[in-house]
Amino acid sequence: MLYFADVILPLPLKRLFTYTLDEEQANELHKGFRVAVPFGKSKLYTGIVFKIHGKSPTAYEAKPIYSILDDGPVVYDSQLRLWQWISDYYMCSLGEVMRAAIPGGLLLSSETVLIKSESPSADTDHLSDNEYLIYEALGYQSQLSIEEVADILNKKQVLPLISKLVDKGLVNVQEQLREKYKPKLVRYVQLHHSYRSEHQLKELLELLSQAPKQREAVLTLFQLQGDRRPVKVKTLIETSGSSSAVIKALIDKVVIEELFLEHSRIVHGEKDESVEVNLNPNQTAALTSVKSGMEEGKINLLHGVTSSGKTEIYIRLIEESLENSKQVLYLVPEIALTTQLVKRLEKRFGKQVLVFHSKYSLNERVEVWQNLLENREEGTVVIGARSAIFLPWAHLDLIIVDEEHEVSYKQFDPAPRYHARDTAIVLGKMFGAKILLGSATPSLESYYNAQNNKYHYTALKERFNNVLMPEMELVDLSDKYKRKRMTGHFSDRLIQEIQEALDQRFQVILFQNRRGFSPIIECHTCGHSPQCPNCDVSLTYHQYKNQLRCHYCGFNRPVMSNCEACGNTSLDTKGFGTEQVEEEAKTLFPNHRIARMDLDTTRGKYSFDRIIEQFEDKDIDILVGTQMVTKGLDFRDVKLVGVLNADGLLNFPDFRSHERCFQLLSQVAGRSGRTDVRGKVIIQTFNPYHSILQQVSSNDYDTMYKQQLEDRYQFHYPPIYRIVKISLRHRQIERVNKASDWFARALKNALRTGVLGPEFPPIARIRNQYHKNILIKIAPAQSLTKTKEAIQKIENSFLGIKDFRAVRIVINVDSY
DNA sequence: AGCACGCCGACT
DNA sequence: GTCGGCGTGCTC
Repeated sequence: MLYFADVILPLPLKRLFTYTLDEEQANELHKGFRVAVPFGKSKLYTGIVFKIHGKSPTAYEAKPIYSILDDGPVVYDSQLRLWQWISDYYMCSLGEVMRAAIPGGLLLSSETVLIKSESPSADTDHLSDNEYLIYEALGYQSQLSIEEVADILNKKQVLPLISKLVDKGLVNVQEQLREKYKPKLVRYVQLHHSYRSEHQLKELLELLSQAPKQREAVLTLFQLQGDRRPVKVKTLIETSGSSSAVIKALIDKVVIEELFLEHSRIVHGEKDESVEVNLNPNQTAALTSVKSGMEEGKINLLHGVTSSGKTEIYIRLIEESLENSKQVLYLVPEIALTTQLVKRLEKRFGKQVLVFHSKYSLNERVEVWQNLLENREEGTVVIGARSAIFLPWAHLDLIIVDEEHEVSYKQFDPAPRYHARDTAIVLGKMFGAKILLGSATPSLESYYNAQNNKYHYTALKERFNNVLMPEMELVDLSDKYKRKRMTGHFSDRLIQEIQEALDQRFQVILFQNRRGFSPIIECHTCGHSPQCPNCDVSLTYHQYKNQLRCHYCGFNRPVMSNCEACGNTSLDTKGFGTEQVEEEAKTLFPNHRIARMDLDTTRGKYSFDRIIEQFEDKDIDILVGTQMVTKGLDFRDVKLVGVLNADGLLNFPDFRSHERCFQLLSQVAGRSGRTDVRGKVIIQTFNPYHSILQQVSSNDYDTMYKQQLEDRYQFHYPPIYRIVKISLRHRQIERVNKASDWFARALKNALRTGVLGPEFPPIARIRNQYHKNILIKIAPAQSLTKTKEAIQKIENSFLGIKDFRAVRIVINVDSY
C-alpha cells in the first residue's frame, strides 16, 4: 500500500503538492499536521497536510516528505474548511490563506549552509582567489550561510562558485531547518540535592561562614524554596539582596544548581471580583432582545449609539458562554484594540482572556495559538483583530464583531482579501455559534440585512447615564475666509469654543484625517508642485524631518527653498495635516499641553497606550489626531470635538465615501460630552449644506441610510449588487492597456452586463507600475458562483497569452 | 513566492 | 572577457 499526502504550501500557487509517505509516517501523520517538505531546488518549506490518500500521481513522481513537525493537528478540520471557503469565495489559493492564517512563528524555513567536506581532497592549488577565501573561512567557522558567503566575497551571485567548490569535493551543502518560535526561558536556581535536609544545610552554612553574602543567599533560597520548587534568580537576588556574582559563585561551587524553565509570554490581568456589571433598563431590554434573536438562530445587529453601553451587553453574553466552558471570539478593528478594553475584560474574566493582535510579537502569537490547542475544553474569550478568526477554535459558542462597519475589517493587500466580519459569520455558522454585530453606525450592508429581516435588529438609542447627545455646529469655511475670520485653519468659532472648554478645564479633541504637515507644496508663481518620480502623486511635506515624502512608495528627499521649475522662492503649502494643526494649536494656545496621535506618533507597541494614558490623566489638554482618535476611546472630560475640515472626507472618489464620512464624524462626535455637561462638536466645512453633513449634525442615521441606499440601487452598488474588482498592473503602460482591454472584452462577452472599465484609478502609476481597473457589478439575481467561474476561466486563458503573462492581476471580491 | 536558466548591456 | 539586469518557466 502506498501513501500520499496533499500538502498546502504557504505560496500563491493554486495547486496542492503531493508527497509520498512511508508506512510509519502514514500512521503518524494526519490532516492538519505540519510537515517539512522539499520544494523546488532543494529548499525546505513548512506545509499543512490537507489530505492523506493512496492515489499515486501520474504525471510526475512525488518526493518523500522531509519530516513530520507535530504530534497533533495544528489546524483543525473546521479551520481547513474555513480556509477552503475563503479560497473559493475570495478567489485565492489555499497557500495564501495559510500564510494569513498561521502565525509566522509556526512556519519553519530552511537555510542552505556550507560545511567543509569530510574528506577534503588536498587539491587546493587549483582554486581561484574567491574559492580559496571561502575554503579558508570554513577553517575558522564550522558552517557558512549563503548570505555570509556573499558578504565575504562582497558580491551577489555566489551560487555558481559554491557549486564549483562542491564539484571539487571541498565543501558540502546542507539544508538546515530553523525553528522561529523560541519559548521564553527564565533562569531559576535550587539548592543542590545534597543540601536539602536541615542537617546538610547546617553544615553548608558553617562552611560558608567566611562568605557572608553567599551564606545569606543560601539561607534565603532555603526559605523561599519551602516546597522544593526552584526559585527565580531574579526573586532570589531581590529578596536576599545579593548580586549575580554571588549566585554565580554558588553555582560554580555546586552548592546551588541553575535551570531554565519555560515561561508563557501571555500576561494575564488581575480578575477583580468587586467589579459589578449592572445594566440599566435600556441595556436589559437590549440584552433580552439580542438573546431572543439568538434563540431564533439569527445573526444579531446591535445598533447602539456611542456610550450606550454595548460593552456591558457583550460582557453579559461572554459570561454565559464562559460559564459553559465555551469559546468566544471578540473581534475589534485593529486600532480599537486598546488597553482600556482589554483591562476591562480581564477584570471580569481574568485568565480566561487572551489577546491576539498584529502588534504582538511572533512568539506571543504562537503562544496564543498553542494555548487554544492545549486548552481545548476550557472557556476562553479571545479579543483580537481580524486574523483572530483563523485561531484553532474547538467549540466556538459566540462571536462578537464590534464596530462592525469598520472598513479595516476587509484585508486589502496581500491576498486573501477577506472581510473579517463576513468570514466570521461563516465561521460562526460552521460551529453553530451565536453571532452579534455591534455598531453605533451600522454598515449599509448589515442594516439592509436587518431591514429585510435577515438579521435580528436591536437598537440602543440612549446614552449610558443619560449623557446627552452633543450639540453639533457646522461652520461655513468659505464665509469665514471671506470675512477674514480665520487664523490658520481655525475659525473664530472654533477658537472661541476651544478657549471656553479649556477655561472650564475640559479637554479638547481636534480631528483632521490626514497625517503629515501639509500634503502639497505649490509654487505661487508657476503652479508647480514636486511630484514623486515613481508614482503619479504630489509629494507630501513632512515638517519634523523637513522632507518631502511619497505615501505610496516611501520615496523621500529634502525640501528645496526654490521652486525647481521656475526658481522662484514663492513656495507655499496647500492643504494640511495633523502636524500643521498641532503646530497652529500650539501657537494659538501656548499655555496648554497639546499632543498628536496619528500613524507617525504611534509606531511603537506601547506608544498608543502612552498617549491615551496621558490624555486620561489630563496631562494633555488638546489632542490632535487622525481617525485613530475616533475608536473606542472613552474620555470623561472631553467637552469639545473640532473637525478641522470635513470636505476631505466627502470628496473621496469611492461609492462608500458618504457612508464613511457619516460614520467617522458620528464617531468623533461621540467622544464628547458626559453626564452633567453637554458636549459640543464643531465641524468646519466648505459645504455646510451637504446632505451628509446635515444628517450627521442632526444625528439622523435613517435618512442617511435611505438616501444612500437609493444611490446604491441606482448606481448598482452593494448592498444591492455585489462587486468584484480586477486590477492589472505592469511597468509598461501599453501592456496594461492591451491586457486590460482584452480582459474586459472577454468579461463582457461572458457576462453581457455589469462590466465597467478598464479605467485608470485616480493614481495611475505607483512604484513605476501602471494600474488599470475593471469593475464587475453582479445583480442580485445573478449567480455569484457562476460569475466567479467565468472570471476564473478568463484569467486562465489570459495567463496562456505570452504577452500578458507578465501583467500582474489582482482579483478583489467584495472590494472596498 | 523563490529560484534557475538564458539572453543582453556595461564595467572591474 | 565577467557581472548583474530582467524575462520566462517550474516547483509535487
